Amino acid sequence: MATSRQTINEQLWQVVAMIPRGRVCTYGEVARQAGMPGAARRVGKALQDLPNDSRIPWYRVVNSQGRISLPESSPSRSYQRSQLEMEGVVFNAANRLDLKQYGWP
DNA sequence: TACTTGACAGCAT
DNA sequence: AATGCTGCCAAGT
Repeated sequence: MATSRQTINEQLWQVVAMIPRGRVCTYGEVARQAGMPGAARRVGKALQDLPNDSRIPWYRVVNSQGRISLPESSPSRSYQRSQLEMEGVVFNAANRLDLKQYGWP
């Protein structure tokens, strides 16, 4: 039978949980490390499915441009940025962070 | 069932 | 650097 969505989520969450403090990972990279290359969009779904009280550092996941993918209308967007800045991540004037510097691996 | 949307990414222009 | 198009695929309508 096909792998359940719950199992897929848990595999992706496990990868996100390994991102070190002060570092970030792209959606595509999380998918690759979880053994699901090309499943970047599933990572977004998995993070949406996270319970509000989860301890998983979902805010360490950004897109391949080094930008936050949450819509401007989302309150979580500012939370994500402040959490990253709190860990030392610096955003430039274009609201982007340097993946060469903060990317993991 | 058909069509649209989106917390993506890669390539072309 | 910025835009646009394509592949992707689960979820919503």
